[in-house]
Formats: sequence, C-alpha cells, structure tokens
Amino acid sequence: MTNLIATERPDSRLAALLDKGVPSMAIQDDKSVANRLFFRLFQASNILQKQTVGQVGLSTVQWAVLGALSRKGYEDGISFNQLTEYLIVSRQNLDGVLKRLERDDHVKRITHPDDKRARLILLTDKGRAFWESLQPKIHEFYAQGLANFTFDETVSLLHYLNKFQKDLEAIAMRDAPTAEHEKS
Amino acid sequence: MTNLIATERPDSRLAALLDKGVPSMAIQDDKSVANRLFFRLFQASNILQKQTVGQVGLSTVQWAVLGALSRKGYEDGISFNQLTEYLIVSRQNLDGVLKRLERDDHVKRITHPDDKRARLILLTDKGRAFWESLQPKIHEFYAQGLANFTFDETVSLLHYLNKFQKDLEAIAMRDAPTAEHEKS
DNA sequence: AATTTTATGTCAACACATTGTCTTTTATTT
DNA sequence: AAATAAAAGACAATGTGTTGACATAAAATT
Repeated sequence: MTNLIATERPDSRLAALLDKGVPSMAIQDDKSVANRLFFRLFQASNILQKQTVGQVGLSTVQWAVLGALSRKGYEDGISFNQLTEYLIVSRQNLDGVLKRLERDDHVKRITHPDDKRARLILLTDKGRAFWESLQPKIHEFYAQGLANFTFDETVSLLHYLNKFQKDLEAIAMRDAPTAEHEKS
Repeated sequence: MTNLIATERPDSRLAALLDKGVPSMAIQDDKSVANRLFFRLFQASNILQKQTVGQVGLSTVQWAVLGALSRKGYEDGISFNQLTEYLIVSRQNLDGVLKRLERDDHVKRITHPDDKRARLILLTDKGRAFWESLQPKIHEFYAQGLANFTFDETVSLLHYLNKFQKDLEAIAMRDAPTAEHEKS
C-alpha cells in the first residue's frame, strides 16, 4: 500500500471502465484516443492547407488575413498587434506575410495616429476587390469541404473545436505563474 | 417563374429553415458557420503547433515522424513514400525534416533492399530512447489539452474530425477526373 | 534488348512559422 | 525633467511547408 505513489496519474474514467469490466482493448484506447485526436488535427490541418491553396489559390494565412480585414467595422484597419492575436501567429511571422501582401498591393500598413510605434493594417481597393472576387470559390470550397455534414453536425464540430482550443490555450497559462519576478 | 435560374445554389437545409419561419439571423449562420469552422481549424492548428513546441519540445512534424516510426510493427522501418502519405506532407518537405532528424541522430535512412530507388526510414537507438523519454511529457500534454473533455466528447470530436478530413480529401479527386489523358 | 514512361527521392527557390535581437516610441519611476 | 522599463514592430537565423526541376532506378512498351 505504501508503494503506489509514483504510478501514472489516476484517471477516474479509466477506473470506472475497469469497474464495469470493459475489455482492455477499449481501455488502452483512453490513451490512444488522445493520441489519435492530436494526430488527426495535425493531418486535417495539413490537408486544409493544401486544399485551400488548390481550391482558393491562397495560403491559409493569407486567406485569414484578408478575411479579417474585410470584416465589417474594420474598414479603417486593425492594429498589427490585434491581428497577431486574432490569427494566433507571431508578430514576426505576420510581418513577413504582410510584406508579401503589400508587395501584391492587397494590403497596406499605416502608422497608428495615436501611437507612432503601432501600425494599422488595412485592405487596399485592389485587395478588397480581389477578396470579393474570391467569394464564389470560397463558398464552393466550404460547401465541398462539408459535403457530408448536416447543419447540426457542423455546429457540433465547431463547438468541440472551440472547446478544444480553449483547453489548449489554457496550458501555457499554468506554466508561467511566477512570470513577474523571473527577470531577477 | 422563368427567371429563377441564377439564384445562389439552392440549399435544402436553408429552404427547410425558411419554411419553419426561422429568423434570418439564424439563416445567415449557415454560411458563416462554415467560415467559422474553417477559421477555427486554422487557429486550433496554430495553437497546437505552439503548445507542442512549448510543452513537448518538438515541432508537430517531428513529433508525428517519431510517433510513426515508434509504432509496433515498424521496427524495420517504413518507406519514405508511405511516410509522406501517412503524415500528409510533401516528399520535399519530409526530406528536409528527415535531414534534421538525421543530423540529430534520431533517425536514419537506408536503401530499400527490393528497390534501389526507395528508402526505408527508421529510428536509431538514440531516437528510440529519446522518444521513450518524451512519453511522460506527451501524456501530460494530452491530459491538459483535453482537461475539460469527457471520454465521450473526445471520441465525438475525433469522429467529426475524421469525417471532415474525408470530405476535405475528396475535393481534389473531383478536380482531376480526366487526369489520365492530360499529357497529350 | 532498346526505348520510353513512370516512380522515387533529392536539390533549389520561395512562402510561412518559430525564437532571438534590435530600434523606436510610449509609459513609468525617480 | 531624466532615467528606466515596457510595448510595438522590423531584421536575422533557422525550421517547416509548398512547387518545380532533376537524376536514377524500375516498369512498360516496342
């Protein structure tokens, strides 16, 4: 009884399954289902990347940037910083993406009127027209990508992804509880 | 009655909602829910990437490669080609990833005995030991990433992702129905 | 058997993603 | 007001991802 300290973290769901006499094949799945889920997300993201380029003609980041800038209420731009947070990419990465979008005259950066450090990112007229011209392709892509999904299933998947994203995001928080004094 | 040809593709689910007198807010969601889903997948994948590096100390591809090679039954290696298909990455990309894993002596490539063009990829002893040493971190990562998921919810999300991946994969097929004669 | 086609993997160029470093501007402290 | 700290974003180095071009080996054709 005294030597049970260092066993793998007890898992109530596993214990419950054991109590019910569920065969060990199914129990092993508790570890492996997580493994499969994370791997599936990796694969799905790779496919999304490929298919977006193939069907829409844009990389997923570019599609996300143009989509973000074309939203109602962002006609006067969004701050660089806000955009990195919305897309969940590093400032350094976004910088490069914006450089190429500026080169193609789809996007421009202007200095923020209230803070000379900051930048406002906004669509050019050409960029807006380009985005509009993509809409048919994009909607067709959505339709095909969800061809075998009912409306309810789509909503369910979205719900679970939202939830999963929150769990994933929360991990980093736990790591740096004493971030304030770490500099000393 | 004669001028209704070119309206947006009829959607039976939308029509059904209209029949039920569902308010138009909810109907607009039919387009936007797809938009949100695709964007969510983009975001979730970005977070997964970041957190994997942070928590496990590997990029998602490296984690996937080592995981693939450490599977039971692959002690003698897996062909380069099979590995690209399993991971859904391009041959050219995998080549670079393997180069760096070889540099770190975690993986090695040998010429396939039955086909001098092909390569077998396999874990080195160091690579296998490294992978084993990662297991606690990885399981902790899985546990935290699914902290608020019941077993059933995890299975549901996995199910929907599988389904979504199939739909996404199917798109490319439709594009190239006459791929055979295209060379002429 | 010789030729052509296809399969496999590598190299090169570029886009996308990370961290680390730096400058400039703003905010805070003294 | 001067000094210090923090925030914003641009630059560099490296890893990850794409397509295009290529060499070599195997398969198919003639």
